[in-house]
Amino acid sequence: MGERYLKSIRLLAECMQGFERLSGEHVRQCGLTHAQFDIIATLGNTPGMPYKELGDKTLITKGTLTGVIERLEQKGLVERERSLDDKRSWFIRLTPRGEQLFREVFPRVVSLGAAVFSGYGDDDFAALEKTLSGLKQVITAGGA
Amino acid sequence: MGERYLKSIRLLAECMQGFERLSGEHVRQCGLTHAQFDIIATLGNTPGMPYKELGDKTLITKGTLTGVIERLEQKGLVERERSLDDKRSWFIRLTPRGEQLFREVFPRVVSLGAAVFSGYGDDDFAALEKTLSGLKQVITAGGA
DNA sequence: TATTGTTATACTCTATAACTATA
DNA sequence: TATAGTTATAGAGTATAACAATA
Repeated sequence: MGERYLKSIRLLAECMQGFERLSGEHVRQCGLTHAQFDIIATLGNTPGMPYKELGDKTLITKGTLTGVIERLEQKGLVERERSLDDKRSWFIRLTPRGEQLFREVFPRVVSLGAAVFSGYGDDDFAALEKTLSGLKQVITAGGA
Repeated sequence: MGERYLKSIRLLAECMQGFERLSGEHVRQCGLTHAQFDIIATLGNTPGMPYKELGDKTLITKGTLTGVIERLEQKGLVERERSLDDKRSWFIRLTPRGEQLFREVFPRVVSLGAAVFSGYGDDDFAALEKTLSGLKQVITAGGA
């Protein structure tokens, strides 16, 4: 009785795993690892963000993040700029080439989604968004 | 217009990330890595399954799986048995100690869930299960 | 010939802790 | 003292390909 949510969690995990199975191939094809794509996707469509914030959003610890950013920098996909306010801090953003990759890869992953959701109507999306929003809220509230 | 599902995918990813953030600590505390917990959780509450099936379910490729299973075997948490039907194949199951760990760790992760979902009623669960089931169906159909 | 699982390789991620520079 | 990020270390996951045994 107290474990009904287990079914939901299992479903949630299966959905994510299914989506990763679909998208993973495209991610690898463009020469990115999972962690690297995570960074690119997080920086995409933003003006960039502080190093710290990037680590918090992607759940990558600072020691690891240094290496991941370094490899993306070597590939010319992201760039770092020292913050003026706080000289300890760095601001990370996609380079034009990084932006280009984001715009190439994301739509490819996205087109998979488009096919998957071709049968979804407005009501279906509304229901999905509503339930997931609620779920997100209780989950993140529990962590804070 | 054709990209409305992006919002749902983002929500889905955020929910999973939130849940991993909550559960990750407990997983690590019992000395398991993410991949190892994935195996334990997949084998839990089953009589075991062939090596191949385990790899398919966890998305761990065969070369990697050998190492992960090896480390779990060294810890005395899983055991392998040669299949009688097909001598190339192995059957993997939790040892009694592995079962015990599963029963200790899973409830701890589960108790987090119980707190998170304390405000959910029958209708909330029904809605969540319905939308996620539909999502799972279209995602896995697209992959097959 | 195809499939199951192992081995080998090279690289990436990971947690952790000690460290530097700035606040 | 505290925080942002780097460096060092040891272990684990990852893709890939070549390989053995079996089907």
